[in-house]
Amino acid sequence: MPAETSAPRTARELARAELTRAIKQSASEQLAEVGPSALSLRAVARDLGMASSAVYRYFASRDELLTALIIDAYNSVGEAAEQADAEAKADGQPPAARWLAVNRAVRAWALANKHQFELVYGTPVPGYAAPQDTVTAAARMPLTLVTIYNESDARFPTGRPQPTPGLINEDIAALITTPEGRGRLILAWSGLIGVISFELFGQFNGVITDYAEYFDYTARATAAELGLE
Amino acid sequence: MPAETSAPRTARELARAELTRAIKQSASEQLAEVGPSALSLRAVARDLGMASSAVYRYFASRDELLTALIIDAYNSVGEAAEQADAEAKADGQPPAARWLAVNRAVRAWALANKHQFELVYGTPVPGYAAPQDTVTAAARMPLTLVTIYNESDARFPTGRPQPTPGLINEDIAALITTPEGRGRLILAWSGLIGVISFELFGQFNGVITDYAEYFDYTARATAAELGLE
DNA sequence: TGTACATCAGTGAACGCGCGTTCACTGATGTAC
DNA sequence: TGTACATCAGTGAACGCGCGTTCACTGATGTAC
Repeated sequence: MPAETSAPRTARELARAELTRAIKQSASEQLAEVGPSALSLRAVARDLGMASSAVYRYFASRDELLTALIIDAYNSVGEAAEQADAEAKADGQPPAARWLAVNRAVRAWALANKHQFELVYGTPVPGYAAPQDTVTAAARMPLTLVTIYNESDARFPTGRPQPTPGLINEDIAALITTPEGRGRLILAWSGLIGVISFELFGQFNGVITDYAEYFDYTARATAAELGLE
Repeated sequence: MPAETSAPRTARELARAELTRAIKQSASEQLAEVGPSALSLRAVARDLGMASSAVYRYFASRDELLTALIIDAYNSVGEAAEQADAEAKADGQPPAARWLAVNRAVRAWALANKHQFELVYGTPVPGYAAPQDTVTAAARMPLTLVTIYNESDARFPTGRPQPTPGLINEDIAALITTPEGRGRLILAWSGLIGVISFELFGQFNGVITDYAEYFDYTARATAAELGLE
């Protein structure tokens, strides 16, 4: 009897892995159609042609299924960001261009996965409390932004407001090379999601005429504030 | 038979106005407790001790009731912003201080009215489409920000990215005195809501140690970018 | 001022729907000797 | 290699719940003569 089950060997383990995958897949499609709050276990079971009670062999509750989807969504946007940066970097592009590329990738992901975006960045699903498991996945996208900043030799404009020391969790602050960049990067992160939310949730209706171009402007403006070149 | 019913005269009209108010009041309390998606007509009726069907004499559907609450919420945050600015202005404070005061007022309103904030700035309620009636109310808060900018003699730092002409709806662009301020003010607006969302929806968990102070930093940083003094 | 009719508010039952979760069960798969 | 027992997947019925909305109805309020 070896330690952990890393790869399934028996037919039963194979079937379990496959069905777990299929349930998540179906739930993900449901999510894309009806949004997080309307996602139902019964609909997923129906879609897979199984009894609703059978789903409970794989996920202990609706919340557990939601958690799995949340982690997937965070990883999905994180991967999109990482990949966009890797390509821009391989192209030899300077930090400001990498910044724009990653920002665009996040927006493109949000537009293509509206309900996944809602799931992670919108109003929390009522009655649901995100467990600690999600934080690693959630960090991937913002860490990509941090990396670009760290790999630049951004000179932060002087005479601008700066956060007082200790305002930011010290483990996180330690990841960012300059003190000036710390407050700004976090602000850029929430600002990025803020702009996308406004576009997606309709606040920009009748205000912005060309969303894509306005978004590029905001990304460039933020890069300039960070001193990226 | 005079034109429009401005003030109720008959007992019936009085009762109708009073009950309409009571329904909205109760719905608003429900909202504060359970959030937008769980708000139910039946619960409101129960709270008021009337048959659920009776509510339909006052609001044609759940959506119509939601719309009324959305307008209330926008007006509520708009009023908070306007009042904060009026006080700061009466105090003779400079634009940067007025900016901070209004930003703080919006955050305080959001913290005190979490579910109202969700209702208007969070994920749109599934199946609900906001009618045009809401836009006037929605504009009040951002217009306060515009006013502060216009009443300042902000000198926008040169050499920074600027939005191309035509990116912003021309009626709205016309409200803002300088071309440079247009893109920035809209960015500041979505950024303000973005920061508050991150705090309220838990994205800042384990990242920021002192939300109030970090928020002040972001408001000051934004004011500096706008060139407010 | 009094009567006849029209308007409106509110009732209570019902329709039709979907949900998450539990439970006793059957039958297939896996394991130890 | 074969048998006996344990484990697990999946079923189908049920519990208990709440929702939005409709409808025929009663009784009160308002209006015109």
